[in-house]
Parts: sequence; C-alpha cells; structure tokens
Amino acid sequence: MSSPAAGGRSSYHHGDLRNELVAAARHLIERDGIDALNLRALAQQVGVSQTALYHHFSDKQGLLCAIGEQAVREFGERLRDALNDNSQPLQQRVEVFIRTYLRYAIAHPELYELMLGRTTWRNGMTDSFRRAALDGFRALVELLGELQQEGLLPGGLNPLRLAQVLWGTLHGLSRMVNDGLVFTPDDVEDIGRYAAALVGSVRELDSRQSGKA
Amino acid sequence: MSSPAAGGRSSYHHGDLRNELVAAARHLIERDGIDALNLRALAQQVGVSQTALYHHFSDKQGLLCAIGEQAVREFGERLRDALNDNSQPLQQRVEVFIRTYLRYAIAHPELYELMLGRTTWRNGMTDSFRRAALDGFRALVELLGELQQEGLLPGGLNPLRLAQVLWGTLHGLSRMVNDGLVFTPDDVEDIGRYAAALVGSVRELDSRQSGKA
DNA sequence: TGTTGATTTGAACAACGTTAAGATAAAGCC
DNA sequence: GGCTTTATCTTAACGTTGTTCAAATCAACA
Repeated sequence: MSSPAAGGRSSYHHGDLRNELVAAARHLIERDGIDALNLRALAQQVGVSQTALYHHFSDKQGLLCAIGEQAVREFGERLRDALNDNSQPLQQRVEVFIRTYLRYAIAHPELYELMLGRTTWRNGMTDSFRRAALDGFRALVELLGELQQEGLLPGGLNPLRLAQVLWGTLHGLSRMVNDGLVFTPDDVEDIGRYAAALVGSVRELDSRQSGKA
Repeated sequence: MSSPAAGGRSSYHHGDLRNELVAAARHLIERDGIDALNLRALAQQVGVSQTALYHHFSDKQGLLCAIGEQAVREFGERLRDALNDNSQPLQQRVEVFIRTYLRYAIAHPELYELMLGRTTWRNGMTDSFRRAALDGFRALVELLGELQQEGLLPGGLNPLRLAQVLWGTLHGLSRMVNDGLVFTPDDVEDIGRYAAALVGSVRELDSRQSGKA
C-alpha cells in the first residue's frame, strides 16, 4: 500500500504533482461534487501520501482556487471564441454569447461554483484569478460597444451598465439551474433567447446614470 | 457547566427548543457566516447538550433548511408588501420591486444563501420550502401581467418569461455582491435602476416563444 | 399509579483537514 | 567528486466536528 500506486511513478519524487493533483481533483469534483472532495482519497488516487499536497497548496482552499482559476480561463477562452466567430453577423453575436455562456455554465455546474461562486471568492481569492475571471466580461462590454457603434443598439445607453445587467442575468440563471432552484436546462435555453430578444428591442434611454466600474 | 446555562431554563425539558435553536443559529450565521456555524457552540449557547438537536432536526442540514425556509417567508412578505404599496403608481412598481429585492438580499448575504443557494437547494429541500420560495416570484409575474393589461408593457411579450429573466438578473446581481464577486452595493443600486429602465423601454416582441413553467 | 413516549444527556465513534518531525533525492557549490 | 542546501515526500498523530447509541428524565395518559 506504500509503493507507487494507481498514479504510477517510479522515483521518490513525483515530478509534476501539483498539476496532477489539480487534474485529479477536478475530475473527482466534476463527477461527485465539491463537497465530496476528500483529500485523503485524492492523495491515494494520485499515489501519494495525504500530506504531500501541502507542499504545493496552502490548504484545501488553495487547491480549489487553483481549479477554479484554471477553469475560468478555459471559460473565458470559450466566450471569446464565440464572440470572434465571424460567421455570425454582429446582431446575432449577443444571442450566441448568451447561449454559449449558459450552456457552458450549466454543463459544468461544480466548476462554475469554483469559477464564480462563494467557495472561492470568499476565501483565498488571488489577483491573477480575479483578473482571469474578468476577461470574459470585458469581451462582452466590447461587443456591446461595437453593436452600439454600428447603430444596432441605441446610443443613449451605457454599454458597461448594460453588460453588467446582462452578466447578472446570465449568472443568475446559471446558478438557478445549477443549484437546482427552479428552471430546467430547457427552460433556460428558452429564457436565454428571450433575454437576447429583449436586449435587441430596447428603445433609446436618456440615461444620466453614473458609470463606475 | 451542566446546570441550566445562558439559555436559561428550569425544567429538564426545554419546551421550545426547536424554535430557540433556529433563532440562535440564525443569529450566529448572520454574524459569523454559515461555515462558522458550530453545533457544539450552538448547543452550549442555548444551554443544552450537543445531541439534543437531533430530536428536532434530522441533521445540520435540516437545521439550515429550517432557517432558510423561515427567512424566505419573511423575504416573500417583504416583496409582496413592496408590490402592494399603493402609494406608488403602477409604472414605478417594477423599480420598487427591484430595489426592495436587491437591498434585502444584499443586507442578508448569509440568509440569502440559505434561502436560494445550493446549501439548501441541493440537499434536503422540502415541498413547503420550495412553495414558500416561489411565492415572491409569483407576485412578480402578477405585477408584470397587470402592467401589460394597463398597456404599460407591450402586449407581445410573455409575462412569465419576462419575470424569469428579471428574477434571474436580480438573483445574479445579488449573488455577485454577496459572494464578493465584483460589484459594490452602490454599483448594484445603480445597475438595478438601469435594469428597471430597460424593462420600461422594451419594444414590441413578436414572440413565438414557448411558455413552460 | 404504572406505563408509554417524547425529550435530553453523557460517552464515544468516525471522518477529515491539518501539523510536526524525519526521510529521500535533486540541485547548487567548492 | 564530495558537501551542503533546498525542495519534496512520508509516517505518525492531533484536534475539530458532525453524528450515533444507550441510558436517564420527565410529562401525559390510562
């Protein structure tokens, strides 16, 4: 039980333990949920002692944050890819963005909690994590700005504020589904279309709203 | 240390232990957070042994659900009160609803998690809890229906779908603030106004959207 | 008054994250 | 090449915390 186990390694030192821990933990979490993650079981699966982890992460929270940061980078990439899909006309980019966001978030409920949930954001949040998480949002603001410049959105509204409202909507819907709150994924698909249509049907706003970040 | 302690009682039987446990736990949670709730400390504060709890709740989760259900009822009341505030004209009821929702949710971050978060909804959710949580939402759907009948909203849109989008937005914004995600409460106040203005500026939608619950 | 059932208690278990001290090996230095 | 330093990994064990079990206490009721 002490020799190199399932993880498979020959030397005393592992070589790439940190990455392998992240990968294995991520896999377990996607399968069984965050709460079910057991550091002892994780270590055993990787073929290492229970305490080896602490040489690569401050604690369990540190591991969870590493997974969340990795996941949110992939999520951001996915969103940017959707926005840069030049096969779509500008008008429909919002709907594509919405659909991409919702599908990805709902397809990875546990990861989404680590990406944008209290598990990570209330504890041990780092600057690099925070920056990575905002990248996807930035792309949305830019898209809305483009739409406005092309005359596809009223000039009177504040792209930043609109993006914040829209992000809030997507985040809320994703969480509701992922937390088993009300809607089914099919409902959300439909609600997402509705939200996209709403954005497209907004009249001029004489907005003297402020515009803080 | 074994005589009737801080909780204060004279007889062996407590009389109203269940309610007192809920009240004390709720107080502790609002002060220190859900994760900091310690059943031993709770029992000691109430002046009862660690295991007395298990005759009133199945487990810790059961206690958390009881708190969440109690809180969500109060939240629903508050929302309905806001909607029935006849001093406001119908047009502005949406904005009042939004403001009420956001302020309450953000003023009680830990309770909000118990009301509408994964802590409770992913485990041990009961029918009565679920029903109570939907009452506030129902009121919103009714408001939007009224607005539509009065001609203050386009006839083409689906009140249920619009309510779902709006609820999603409020939920998402609340969570983002409560989880320390991005916005400050002041930001959200402003974003809420913007969302209300958006709802009011929606053009006609020829919606052949479906309409499941 | 004796019995039943609900409520509370004390003792203890088991799971889990975490710490402390020592073993192993790789890298840097002379 | 030998010595030291540093990073990595292991074994043993601690402490917290939710939870279970059997026994004690008390109210209600026949």
